[in-house]
Amino acid sequence: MSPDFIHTYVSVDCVVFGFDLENRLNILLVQRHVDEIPLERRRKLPGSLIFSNEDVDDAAERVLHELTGIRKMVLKQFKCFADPGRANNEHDITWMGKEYKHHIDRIITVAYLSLCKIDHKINSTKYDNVDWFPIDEVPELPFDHNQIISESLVEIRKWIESDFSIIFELLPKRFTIRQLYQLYSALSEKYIDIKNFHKKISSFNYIVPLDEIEKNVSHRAARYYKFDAKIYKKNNTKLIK
Amino acid sequence: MSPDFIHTYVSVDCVVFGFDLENRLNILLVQRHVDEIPLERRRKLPGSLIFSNEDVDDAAERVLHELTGIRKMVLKQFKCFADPGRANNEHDITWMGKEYKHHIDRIITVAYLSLCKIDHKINSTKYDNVDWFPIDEVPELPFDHNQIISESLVEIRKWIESDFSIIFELLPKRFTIRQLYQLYSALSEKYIDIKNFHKKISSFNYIVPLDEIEKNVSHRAARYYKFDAKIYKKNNTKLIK
DNA sequence: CCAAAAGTGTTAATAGTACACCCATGC
DNA sequence: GCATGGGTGTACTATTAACACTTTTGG
Repeated sequence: MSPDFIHTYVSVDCVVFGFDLENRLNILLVQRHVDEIPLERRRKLPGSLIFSNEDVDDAAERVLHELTGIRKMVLKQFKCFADPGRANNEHDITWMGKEYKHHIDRIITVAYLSLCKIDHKINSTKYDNVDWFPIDEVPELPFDHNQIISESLVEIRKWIESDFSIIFELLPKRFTIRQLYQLYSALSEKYIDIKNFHKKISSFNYIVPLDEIEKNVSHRAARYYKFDAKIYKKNNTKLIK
Repeated sequence: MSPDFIHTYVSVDCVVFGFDLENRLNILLVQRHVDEIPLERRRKLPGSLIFSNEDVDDAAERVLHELTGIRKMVLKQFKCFADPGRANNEHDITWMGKEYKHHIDRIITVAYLSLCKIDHKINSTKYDNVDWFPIDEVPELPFDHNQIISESLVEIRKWIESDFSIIFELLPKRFTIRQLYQLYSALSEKYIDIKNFHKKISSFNYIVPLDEIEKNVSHRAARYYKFDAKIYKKNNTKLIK
């Protein structure tokens, strides 16, 4: 065998998005517990090497389950990161040695996007520390995780563009149209007037008005709505262009 | 090291699209030259293992160059294929043994899309046989190459949707609006009336009319146009919604 | 002349944009 | 009452869709 061909480990890393009450996109980071690594470099994206009999999609599902305790989260593979230098930082090599009991200095990773309602309980079977970070407060991360996050932002926007319905994975089950508007605005370049947005959204039959309204707000209370996936799938139209 | 984690080879495979004179999408396939493999299974997608110091994008560029002799073809990574069973066909293992002088029975591949004007001269430095196949005449291929091609079709449609200008990579430098219409129709679900298409396209300033017209056609001769990428980039508008 | 496709024009329907206006609530 | 946002209506504009009509060319 020519020694030139790579023979390497392959991992998956997951960028899980949430949307907080202050209208900010957040992502989930976990913490590595290795004394040798300075505190400020312990945060990382959740991920794992893949097993020898595992497909990458299955590995990503496994990582998401170990991370949150939730089964069947929506997920989307978006890019393979394979820069030869992405894993040759000294701290990262040290950490991989501890984590996987083996010296590793190159690793190829397949990055996944996932979405989570930010108020959902996180019940990790693997990590002691799992926390939400607003995207503009994400610290410096190991490997190329900052770059992965940066590219995932582009990707989630494309995803919403091509399938509007996944936006509801980020909202509570009942939501006001203003909440949907603010999330949409955070994820789309297109400006749309909120009144016209309201009119448009409430004209869709898969956005179902509930009998509940907001309470204790210092203005007219907004109605809550829910998303009906079945009706959406039947129509299967393009919604917002 | 836990023996459970995969330690494997990684390859890239390229699906190169062309558009023929009969308005069909074609792809480029190469031929493996190994006597043990039956003739009908010798065709495959162009691809290669990646080198130990190589990024996947660079590997894909290398493969494309070895395939066509062309530098700087447009390319787009679209998916990592990692089914544990994708490379365990007997013929495929035999071929990999010959090609890479090593026993390999699992391999992860990163698939790329690329586009090529079908009348461009193919000047391969690596393959003896490089041929265009209309997509509905692609034979049964090794590994999961048929599936890769099938998913690449979905991907090229999304690509055109998100960046209309790459459609011109598939057309000759000068083209008629009918040619563009037929290519667009082959790549888009949306039906559009050809007259309205004509009107719309010719209103774009980056579609530049030339002084040449068709010859020897049994109807009014159509004008030739060219695509001006500079003007396109300046506008940077969304063109066809 | 006929068939076939190029290319232009006209019109109606649809969708998007910009606001005006009234409603409900807490302070 | 006032500020804030909810919710509806209306008028204007831009885009799309449908299709009629004229032009050009080979046979």
